[in-house]
Amino acid sequence: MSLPAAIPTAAVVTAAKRSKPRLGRPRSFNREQALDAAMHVFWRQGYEGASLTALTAAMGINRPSLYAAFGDKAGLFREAVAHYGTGPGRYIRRALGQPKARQVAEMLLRGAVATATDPANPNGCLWVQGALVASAEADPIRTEMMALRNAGTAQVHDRLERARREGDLPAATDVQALTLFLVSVMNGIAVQASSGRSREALNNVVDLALKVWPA
Amino acid sequence: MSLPAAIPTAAVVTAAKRSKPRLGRPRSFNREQALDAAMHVFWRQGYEGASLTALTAAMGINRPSLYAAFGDKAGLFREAVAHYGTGPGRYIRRALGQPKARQVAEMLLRGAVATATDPANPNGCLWVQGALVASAEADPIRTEMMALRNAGTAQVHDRLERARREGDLPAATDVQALTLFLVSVMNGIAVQASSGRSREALNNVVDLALKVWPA
DNA sequence: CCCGGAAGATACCGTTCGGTACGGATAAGG
DNA sequence: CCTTATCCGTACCGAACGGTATCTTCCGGG
Repeated sequence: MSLPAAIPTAAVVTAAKRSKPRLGRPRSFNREQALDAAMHVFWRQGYEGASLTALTAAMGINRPSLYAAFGDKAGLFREAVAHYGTGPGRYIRRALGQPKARQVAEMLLRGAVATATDPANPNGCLWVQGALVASAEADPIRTEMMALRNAGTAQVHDRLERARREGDLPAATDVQALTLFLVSVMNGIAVQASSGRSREALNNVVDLALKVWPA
Repeated sequence: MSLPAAIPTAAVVTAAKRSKPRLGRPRSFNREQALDAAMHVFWRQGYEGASLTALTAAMGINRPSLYAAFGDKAGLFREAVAHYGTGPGRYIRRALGQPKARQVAEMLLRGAVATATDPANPNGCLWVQGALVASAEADPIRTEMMALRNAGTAQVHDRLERARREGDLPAATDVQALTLFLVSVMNGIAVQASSGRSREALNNVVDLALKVWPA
């Protein structure tokens, strides 16, 4: 199936982003695949706990290749966090797109459980445990992650506020409080998953949390 | 969410050493005070993020003094965690001693908020953010903290199960699920406090969480 | 009053950290 | 073919890591 020239494919766009025409020796590893491996290391060990040695070993590349492709450790982490958003954290965007607030909440909570307990991934949530605390020198990264979490919370808030305006939630709903409750339970689930709790046990937590839901 | 008695090692050893007749030059710093300072550093930066340089600077002592008094970094951390249990985390033991399950829950949640947002302390909870993830070499510490959290959860479970047997909670109550819900909300509150949420906002979360309470 | 013994201070240990210089390898363009 | 531009691999950098040897300082008991 071919596309009109006016709508460039992803490959074309990526090629365009490479400012220079393709010259020299081509990269011998898959960038996306290496990024995915790095994401898993950050997920399991956190930003500071993930050493360059552990990262390059998991990615199957050498240090200079890593630096050429991702800038530095912080850049790699940022890309890994973004990659998480389009991968394991994808459920959030899908949840926010649900038609009813109750469905939004349920998908957020079930998705948090499913992602944080997926046996194919490290336990927990990268956005929570990637840099919850940090040494003084890594504090900028910690601050970025804080802002990221808070931006996500703001999106949930906007979605629920819209639901309230639409009559999908009672007009008297304290959207601020409901949002923070929802996100807090998601975060708590992430911590508990990181502590080894089973998917079934955490889904029972979701059942209880949803009993709070208005209307 | 556990109690200091869970890891008695370092404190007991040091206490035993203290029982001998005091000879030689007396210690010129207050051990408890230094431990408290160390706790704050671990609280803010995590186990791995807290360097010996940062620790000794905050404690106002030199490295050899630290090693003489606390063994090594891991030992200092364990003592700091225990110290947290008798200090900022004291509310947990008091909560478990309340006569009614509902009061237990409320004190656990309010205490979590109060401690995690105390302006005199770092934001969040040491038991959550002290070692939620770790590098391979610090993994034993992470595992200890995991066990500590799970032991605390077990204590809450026992308390609620007792309440159920006493008729304080409905006989049909799923204590396992209720416990995990309670602890998850506490953990979520800790994460949100670490992200800068205000005490007021988090107390609204507690209000919502308590609506789940049976009977 | 001196001497045993523990604490404090300095200066250092080997290792690992994040990050890079450099030279050989490998493709496309001419 | 040769040039050119990029990538890979090795080997290394200074700094910071956790931890310690050593010497000086100071107190209590004889």
